[in-house]
Amino acid sequence: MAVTIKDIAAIANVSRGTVDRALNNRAGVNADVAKRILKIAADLGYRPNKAGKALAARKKSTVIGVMLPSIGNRFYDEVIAGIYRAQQEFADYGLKVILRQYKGYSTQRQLQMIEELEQENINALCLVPIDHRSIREKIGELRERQIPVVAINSDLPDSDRLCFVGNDYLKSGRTAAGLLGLMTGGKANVLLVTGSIHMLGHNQRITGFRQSTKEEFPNIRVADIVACNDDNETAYHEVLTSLRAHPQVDSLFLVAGGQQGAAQALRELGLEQKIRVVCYDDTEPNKQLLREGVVNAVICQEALKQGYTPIYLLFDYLINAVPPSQELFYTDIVIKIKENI
Amino acid sequence: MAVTIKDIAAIANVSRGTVDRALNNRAGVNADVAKRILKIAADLGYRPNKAGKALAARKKSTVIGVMLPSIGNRFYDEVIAGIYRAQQEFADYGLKVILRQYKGYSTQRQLQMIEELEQENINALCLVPIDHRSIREKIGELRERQIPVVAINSDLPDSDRLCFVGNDYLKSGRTAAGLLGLMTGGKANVLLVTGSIHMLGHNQRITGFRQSTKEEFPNIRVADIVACNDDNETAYHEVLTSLRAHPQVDSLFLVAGGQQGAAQALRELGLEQKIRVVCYDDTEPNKQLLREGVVNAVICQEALKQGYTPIYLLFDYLINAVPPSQELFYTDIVIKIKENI
DNA sequence: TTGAAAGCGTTACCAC
DNA sequence: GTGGTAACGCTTTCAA
Repeated sequence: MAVTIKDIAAIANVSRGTVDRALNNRAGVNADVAKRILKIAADLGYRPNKAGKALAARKKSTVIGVMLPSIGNRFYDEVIAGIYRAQQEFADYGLKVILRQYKGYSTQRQLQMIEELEQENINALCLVPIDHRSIREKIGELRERQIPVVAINSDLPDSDRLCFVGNDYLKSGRTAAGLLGLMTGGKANVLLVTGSIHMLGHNQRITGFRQSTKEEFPNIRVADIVACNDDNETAYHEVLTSLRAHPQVDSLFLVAGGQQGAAQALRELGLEQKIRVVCYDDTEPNKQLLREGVVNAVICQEALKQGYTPIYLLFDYLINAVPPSQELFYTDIVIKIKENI
Repeated sequence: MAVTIKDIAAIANVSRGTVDRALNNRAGVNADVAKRILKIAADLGYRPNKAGKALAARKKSTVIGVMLPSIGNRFYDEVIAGIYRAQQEFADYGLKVILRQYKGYSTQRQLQMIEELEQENINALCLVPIDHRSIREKIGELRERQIPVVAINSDLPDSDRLCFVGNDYLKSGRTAAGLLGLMTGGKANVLLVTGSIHMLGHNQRITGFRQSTKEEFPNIRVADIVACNDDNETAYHEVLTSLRAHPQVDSLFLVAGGQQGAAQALRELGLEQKIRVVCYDDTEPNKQLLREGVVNAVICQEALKQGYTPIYLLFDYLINAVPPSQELFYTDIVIKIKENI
């Protein structure tokens, strides 16, 4: 039978309340007594019981605020599904989740929304942080007020965030190179379509791609790089123009959004299913392109987990006082082709 | 605030004990009273509180028996890790797991081991069922005695098992074809190395492979099929002999075990990294072959989940009285290449 | 600084 | 057939 507070209290000859106070570093316990209790607990290998904690915690509810740049971005469909699943799973333990969705990458907007959530008395925050000093400072401020912050999808390493859940962009870039290598026998002329040269994640993918081609596939050449700002219209025009200018291109590497636009350009040039295409994220439209054979492989990043895991971690942190086991939770790099969608 | 048994008791003007009995269909409640209570609960949208249930269930512990043919099969390393994780996670809620490992596929042995677990008073059973009438009957018998059974990795569809957790062999076979198609431009001569023609899963993978090549890659031809009984020694000899007899072979499809032996044969013929190789399961040895470039792609089946999910489902079934949401829990078909191990 | 007791939601046991 | 009560492990409040 597992060790309980009651057991410890009996051995230490104190009340359960005192043991509880000591174990949770609450004020009002004689230092010597506390030390004695802690020692007994350690010796006996005491592990607090989650059900008991949950039941007691239920009296006051715990609120996690989540904000996502999900409007107009289908990638977050699955993230939200993961958040929703965690919410359901932990509702019985007194957990509440407030989800706020927005569009775009304005720092001002993000700051303002964080403050709105603070008004709602959140006990923790999940967000996709913008890489800006003011956001970093805000996270530090929240941390001081005992409001832990988890970064999703895009990390802010030198901030006070509790941890990060998302993918390793470098590795996902390398994987794209590996796939193109396999598909072309290691010899290819690639048109690289990025989202924005201001997005860290996009750049890291390109870096990973270049690392891998340099080391493993020296005959994979980048013929041209264009940016589309995750916009289909722009992607369409850029790809059309570039492919006309570079007829030797036989492969497309789509680093971020705009897949539909790129596909449209391919179709217009009669090159669909002739040019190899690798892109990211298993959104519904991308799956469709995969089925049609326009895209050959999609690299995904376990979006559902990116929603579920932060809530799970914060729950454990807030209710069970269990800190995250790691600082970085990298999701798997998942490869989807037509047959394993 | 959520509805509790207490609330229902107050409204129905009965005690909490009676409500509990009625809600859990226990004996000793007047039919009319029970009906009234059930109606109130439904109207109020009563959802039992998991933490409360767990705490109460802790008095008597719940035992799940698990038996795996894992001796000498590295695939199960991860399955066991998943079981272990679930065990830890639910230990606080009164869950115990007894794991028994064995080797081989003897029906007699499996039956005997089930009975040994029954002696331990298990409340549920997880196993990789052999496709045999006596096992089917045994599962039916357990079900009648209120001991639910979950099939892992290999299903027994027409038995009384509660549900199945594992991969879709047909789909994983199709995925192998898709990968070879991508890697060879749709034109290949394949040597197919299966485990045993008596293993349903292996045959289904081959069927899936043939379906997909027929539909999508008519120029992928199977030059030869050999069986290796999941044995490296046999695989080595069979692959060596077959490759000598069929010099036109440019691709290897390893349906089951024996990957190390096949790799050895390739090395001996100086064909490693020349012949495309697709195989299954991300065991440590297979990852090594991937890193060395001998194997180009490994198709995996979320082994960790195959351990975690059954325990999770049985926990919910036994402690929270929540039946599995589906009859078939297919794990994802996961593709690993050198870059995304 | 410490102890005693109530309470979280559910279940089991005993008495009627 | 039903009610009352104690118990699961933990936290919190009130008294001392």
